[in-house]
Amino acid sequence: MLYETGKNRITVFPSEDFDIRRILECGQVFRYRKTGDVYEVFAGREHAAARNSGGKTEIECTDEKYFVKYFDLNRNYGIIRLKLRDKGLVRAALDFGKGLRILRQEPFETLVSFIVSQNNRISRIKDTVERLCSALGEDAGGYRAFPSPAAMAAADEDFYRSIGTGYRAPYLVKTARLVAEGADLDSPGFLPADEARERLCAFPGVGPKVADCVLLFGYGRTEVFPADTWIVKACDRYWGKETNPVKVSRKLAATFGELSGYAQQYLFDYMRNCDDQDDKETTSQTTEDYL
DNA sequence: TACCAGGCTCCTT
DNA sequence: AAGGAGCATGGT
Repeated sequence: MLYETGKNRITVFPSEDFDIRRILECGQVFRYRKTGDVYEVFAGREHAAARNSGGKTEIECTDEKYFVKYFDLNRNYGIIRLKLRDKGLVRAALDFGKGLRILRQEPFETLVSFIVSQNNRISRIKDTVERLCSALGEDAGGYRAFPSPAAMAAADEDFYRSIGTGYRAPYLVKTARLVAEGADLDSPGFLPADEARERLCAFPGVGPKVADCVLLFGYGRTEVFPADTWIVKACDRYWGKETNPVKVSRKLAATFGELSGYAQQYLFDYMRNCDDQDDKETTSQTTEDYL
């Protein structure tokens, strides 16, 4: 058993497979902040503050059931890492990413965040999403909830430009309006992956990569393998040259099957932090620094 | 200064 | 079907 719950509290026992820093900083989520030794994360209208002490992690939160699901606590990542190793995922990536988990985020929030993410940097995505929330999110008691589709639909292109979304502004307006008008955000949770991806790609600003991120982080569809520039680099290094991200995604999804999403996240996190082509020194240094 | 970032849209072949 | 220019913005 990895954890126990109390009122507005989750205690995660010492584990190689829960590291709040890896979980939040691996690029899957943009609404978090670190103040001192406390990591805060905002999800929808919910909020959690996690502190690591003596190996275990204490999480104070608005709703412990919500965050048990959010942090994917009922899954055994030790077994997942073993299976991924058997399937040929780079050992160094599995070791580096130890403690990482795939979050289960709100679909609409994930959709919007990853539209912002296209051709963008994680630090900038964070800042932009934060401005979006403080401008349009309701007060949830000392912090802002993620804006509703209605609130986002009521804002115009100029607003989205003013918070720094640049050329993505019209995508956000149109997508928010489609959702506010009742576009289906349920079916991606259960349709076959190809159909689900197609549905999501119908939203302006959503292509195959953003759709796959929404499927993975918003719906828990771990059979998809989002392929961005880092994953294309990783593919080139470990599986052979292929510059088309859609082909990379298909190829790696075929290799890793139901575990694709996990494989992808370990790889992404590893590539982003330990690239530099001769990665040995960088890897051990970063890992030590973090321990 | 160029190049790049969790890419997509639109226009040519 | 496949390939490439252009795109806002800011960091290195």
